[in-house]
Amino acid sequence: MPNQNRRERERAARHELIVRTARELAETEGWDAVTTRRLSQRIEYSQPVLYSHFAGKDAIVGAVALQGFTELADALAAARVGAGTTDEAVPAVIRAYLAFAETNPALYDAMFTLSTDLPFAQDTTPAPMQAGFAQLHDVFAPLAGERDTGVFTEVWWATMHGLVTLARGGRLPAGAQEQRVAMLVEQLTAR
Amino acid sequence: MPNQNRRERERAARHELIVRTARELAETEGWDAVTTRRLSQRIEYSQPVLYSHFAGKDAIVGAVALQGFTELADALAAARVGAGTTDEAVPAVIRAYLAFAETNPALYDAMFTLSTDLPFAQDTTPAPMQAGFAQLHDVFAPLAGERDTGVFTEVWWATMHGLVTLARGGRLPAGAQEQRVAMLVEQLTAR
DNA sequence: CTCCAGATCCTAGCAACGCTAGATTCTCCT
DNA sequence: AGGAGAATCTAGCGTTGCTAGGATCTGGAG
Repeated sequence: MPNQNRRERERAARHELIVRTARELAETEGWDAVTTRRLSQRIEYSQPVLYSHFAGKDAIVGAVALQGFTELADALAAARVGAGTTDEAVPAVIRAYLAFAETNPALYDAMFTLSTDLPFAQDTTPAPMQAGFAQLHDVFAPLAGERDTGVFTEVWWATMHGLVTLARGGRLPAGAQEQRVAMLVEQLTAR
Repeated sequence: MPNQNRRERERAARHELIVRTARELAETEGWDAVTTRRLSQRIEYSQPVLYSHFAGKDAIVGAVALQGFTELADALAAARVGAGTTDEAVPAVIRAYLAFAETNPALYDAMFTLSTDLPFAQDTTPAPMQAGFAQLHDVFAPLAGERDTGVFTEVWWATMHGLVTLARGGRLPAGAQEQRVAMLVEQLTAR
């Protein structure tokens, strides 16, 4: 029964099509526009097909988020190796993180605001999510001094995350983000 | 026509009732449970009454958020004057901020996650919102050194906000929040 | 006291949402 | 060629935010 293989391939392709379409729709029109009806219409299948691939809309958002974690980890890793010295790695990674959030706002929302049931910081945490934090940890840890490197990383991660979420929605004055990033870098590297 | 006064008083009372009920419902069962039907049922009026007071559900959330900003500003001010020395004011205000977010999670969500159309950081920004930031600014500014006090405050505000939002939803390991707060305080006051 | 205008409030309904049961069509092996 | 099982769709349920239209109440004028 070699057809079984083709079936599985087609299924996987459609699975990926759903995730990709949901992401595109979210990035262009916002997550509010990502309804099961519009999504099913875009992939040219009926609604129930979505539910044969995912438990529900939340699961679709989660799949998009997981994709985001992979890309974020890759982006941070690339920034790290792209930096010449170790000193340059810190600002490079910080800027890469903030650039990622700014370039993919809907994706970032899926990762940190929308999807509520992703297992963070546990043994069952998916590899991509652990990888992203690991990148930050490796870069920030040398600056921790005598302090716990994990907690240290978490605090500065929180700063970056806070800057991202506050800047979005105009919670912070527009235009001054570069100043804030510069201060964040300086605050973190000084000492 | 003295009845007009009574009318206006009753209207204001009902306005306040709506906001209070929405907040209670959100705090006990989450914002998902705050539907216009349940809300109207709780205040013992029909749905359209809500729309004679507010433009829509978003406006109700916004009203709750505004209440939150007032209370947050008060809480920060109280922590500030409650602290003995100026040095003690910084950790006191930080802890007050985080305690506020932890005690009123739904309220905090309304302020910083849900309500999207509140005018932050503008001339039209409501007084309570400016007051909250002003409290932080006054406490953090002395630590800024040569740096811009506004940007300095924004960065550390972002750290607090990031810790709040990441801790919520289990993005950060549970139980270690106190460690992170301690490190935040130390990082901010050292130097 | 009566009557009518205007304010006040509710019933009923619309379109869109996430999701699912049941019928229908297609696929493939015997 | 036929039938089992997979694949897919149509149609619909209950719920959402919101609103049009009619009913009810209020209060001053005749």
